[in-house]
Amino acid sequence: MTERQFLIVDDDPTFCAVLARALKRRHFNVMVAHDGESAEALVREHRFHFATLDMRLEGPSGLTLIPTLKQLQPDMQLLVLTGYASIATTVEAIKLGADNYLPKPADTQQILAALGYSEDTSGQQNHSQAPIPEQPMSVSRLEWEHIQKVLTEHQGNISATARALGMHRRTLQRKLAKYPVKR
Amino acid sequence: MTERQFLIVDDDPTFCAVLARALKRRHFNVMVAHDGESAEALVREHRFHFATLDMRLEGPSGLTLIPTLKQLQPDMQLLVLTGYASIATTVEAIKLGADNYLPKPADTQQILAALGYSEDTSGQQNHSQAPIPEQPMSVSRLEWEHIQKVLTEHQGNISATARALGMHRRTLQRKLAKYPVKR
DNA sequence: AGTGCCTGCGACAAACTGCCGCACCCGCAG
DNA sequence: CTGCGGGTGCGGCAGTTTGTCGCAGGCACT
Repeated sequence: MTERQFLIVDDDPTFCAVLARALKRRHFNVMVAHDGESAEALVREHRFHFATLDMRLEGPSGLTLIPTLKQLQPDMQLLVLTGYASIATTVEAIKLGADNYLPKPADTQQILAALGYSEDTSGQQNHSQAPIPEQPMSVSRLEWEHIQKVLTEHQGNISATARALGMHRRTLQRKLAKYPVKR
Repeated sequence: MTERQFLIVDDDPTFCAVLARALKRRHFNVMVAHDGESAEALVREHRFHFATLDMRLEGPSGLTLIPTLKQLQPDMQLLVLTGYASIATTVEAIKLGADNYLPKPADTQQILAALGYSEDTSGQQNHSQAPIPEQPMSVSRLEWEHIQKVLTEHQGNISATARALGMHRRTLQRKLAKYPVKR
């Protein structure tokens, strides 16, 4: 039952912090790596049961790390996480040994579920009392998260963000005006 | 060099006809199955080197056919093809043994390439190469992925999915009905 | 002054949503 | 067999939200 060593490999400090906190609250032992090298180093030194890997690390695509990590610890559940998801990379990732793949605006629930860590998700029985609610994350919430992320990625440039999102600038404006900030 | 036995499993006669013709012109030996049962029967009787499988067959999801086919002929290259592509189903398909996965509006070139059959002239070194990241993923695409994920999580139950998503059932229906077409 | 890019915002038709209703198909307890 | 609960399509309608245009103004740079 001590199987709670969790590794987060992501170059976005905010994301890491948020996820790490959420996991710790769930009694996981979390370690973080911001790039491929340190990730590999950590995996060589410690044992992990779960890991999330972002595909967009500075150096080589996170994709190349998959075989390495998986080889070092075959029984570790490896989840590839990315904001730049695509069918093609999904196929690649799974073939390379990833256990699952999620497009990025994903909450802790989904991440754990994708890692096969059931505490009340999809699985079945297990009731006792789920301290963690659990619901798929509404479409609008997801949209909001995503927009915020892309927005900051473009330093708050609305036009650029709208373009990147394939959404009309006016629409983005309206959306942003709607829910000011927060939430 | 006689490795040109090709199986097409798809319930859309038009699609089958078009693809079959294109393949025959390239000197492939093509056979077609419109449903899971006949597909399985064919695979039991003949040897195939390539196969495309549509995920939306009448009976059980084409997904369930993957292990069966792959087991009967492990060295056959199996390509899953669908108009309702999503990350979630991609992960499923690959894990079940498919060799590749393509969203449906795909031409013969792409199909052959995905099956690892290279013939053309153009630059190549296609496989085993990082697929290349890309753009942020549009909001609508993200929404689509999310919906698909939740939908599969609920075994395709539309009402349940709509409930889980906090979205009106009618709206979900309409979205599902429309997306595959355009995008 | 001239460009190019960004930002708000008004206006209006087109598209989408929430909501209601109806028809119809199971599976299961009565 | 009948009723009930739950699921699936789909038509329709009023109310919202988009997609588009257009315009004015702000900056930075040449």
